[in-house]
Amino acid sequence: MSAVDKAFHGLRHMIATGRLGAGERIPPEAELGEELGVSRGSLREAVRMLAALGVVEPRHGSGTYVSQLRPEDIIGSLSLTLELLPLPGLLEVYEIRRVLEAHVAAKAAARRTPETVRTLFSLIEAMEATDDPAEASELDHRFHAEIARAAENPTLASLLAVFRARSRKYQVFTLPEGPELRRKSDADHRVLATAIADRDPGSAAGAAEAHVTQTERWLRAFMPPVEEGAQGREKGGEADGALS
Amino acid sequence: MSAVDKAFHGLRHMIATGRLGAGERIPPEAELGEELGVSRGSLREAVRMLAALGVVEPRHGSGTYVSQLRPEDIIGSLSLTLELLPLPGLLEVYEIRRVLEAHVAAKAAARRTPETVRTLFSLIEAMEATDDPAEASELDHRFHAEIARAAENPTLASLLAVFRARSRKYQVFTLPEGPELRRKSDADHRVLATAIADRDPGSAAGAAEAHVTQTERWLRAFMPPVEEGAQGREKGGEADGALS
DNA sequence: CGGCCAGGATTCATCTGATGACTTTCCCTT
DNA sequence: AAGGGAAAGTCATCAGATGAATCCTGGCCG
Repeated sequence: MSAVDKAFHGLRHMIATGRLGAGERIPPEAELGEELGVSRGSLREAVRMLAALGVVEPRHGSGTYVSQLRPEDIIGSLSLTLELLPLPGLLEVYEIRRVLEAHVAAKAAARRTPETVRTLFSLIEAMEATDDPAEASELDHRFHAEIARAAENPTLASLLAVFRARSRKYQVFTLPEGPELRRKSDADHRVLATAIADRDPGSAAGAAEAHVTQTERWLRAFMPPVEEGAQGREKGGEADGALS
Repeated sequence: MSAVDKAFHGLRHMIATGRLGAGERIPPEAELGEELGVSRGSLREAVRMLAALGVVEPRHGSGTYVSQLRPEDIIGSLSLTLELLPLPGLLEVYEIRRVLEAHVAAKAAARRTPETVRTLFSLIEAMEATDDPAEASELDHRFHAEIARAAENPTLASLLAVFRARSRKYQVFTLPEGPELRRKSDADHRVLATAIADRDPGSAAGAAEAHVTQTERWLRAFMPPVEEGAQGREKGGEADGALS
């Protein structure tokens, strides 16, 4: 086993067995490196791996701390790389989104509070009022995040947040057809929010699924089709510079 | 921005824009480090981060290569850390599994081939024949993976595979009640496989959801309850040495 | 007595240089 | 032409030194 692997698995094992608890500071590099039998450089590479995976967080001058190990910490690591997924994979993500958004919508409808309903409709009004595509995208994200929050499953909420972030990168609202798409999207949101306000899980699930399906259809229609046998590799046309 | 961040984002951008394609070898450390304006050490830390996330793969003596960027490459990175998730988070994962397993079961029922049905029943027979809990767990995994495969969504299949791997770490079949639980599990499998063989998506979804719910119930019943306000931190009892 | 501040100690961040291990390539020998 | 071995290329690892950010301690001042 390589030195970095030894440090990586050793450190992970210390966390898994509770020797290093959530939020705790791990020993200094020199000390831990000696204990694990690797140099500081190799240990640092292992720590960086765990940091990329959301397990630890180094703080300059202070120390390196184990994260809270909450679902969002672990799942959030996907957001760094999910945008590298080629288009065919993205369409598969949409199928997952469709199922899960329908589920959280139904659950939110069953568990909604008056505050949730108020928040949803105020976000809808803000969405309908703005002309800025970027702001509309941000409000759209918060609208769906609010529904996921109401479903009371943080793991599921963060998973959907990661998936949505991937979709947002394509910025369909900035297309020439953007305003038209946004009007349709706003209408979808009102149907969905109304179903939740009415405590109607079935309608909410249907509305959420239809909304995701609609978004997926736009993506298929307006995005460059993938050439056959091209190993799923994207060309350089990623609309990346505007927001990231 | 720190040197490692500069290298990490720079390298990721080179991949996102297609300057480095899937499967391609990236420039040598010395050359790439100079281009990105960081030392070899910092570049290596950034490369390790991307490796942990499934984006690149260093090969000793040969070079560092961009992965195929398939969904399983990206999602598979979760398997390294999902086992660190405390128990409360795991129960939230079960809710996601329940929804998604039901979906893939329904889809598999709609799209099944004779080969799929044959494979499922042969796995069931092997499961019923063995006495080894570890082998039973492995066959159980392959049974569900086959259903996910039949649903023709590799991203979803790998996501479910990661979730199942986390659950398997608890090894309920090795408990004193194991044999009894396995008989119930085997019966569930027959119901599910029969529904798929009958091309009955509704029954398949119901059977899959019931099966996951049953597993979750076992976990709640037999695993140590979490003490209130304990920040979800696990004690050292993880049954880790047997299989990993 | 309490708060503030300066300086030292601690810790991570980065760079440089050197050596070893592994893979690939290519040329020489048979 | 095939096989073997040397050489180049590349990642892996270690050691040492310096910089930067934070934390802590002790003394000073109000």
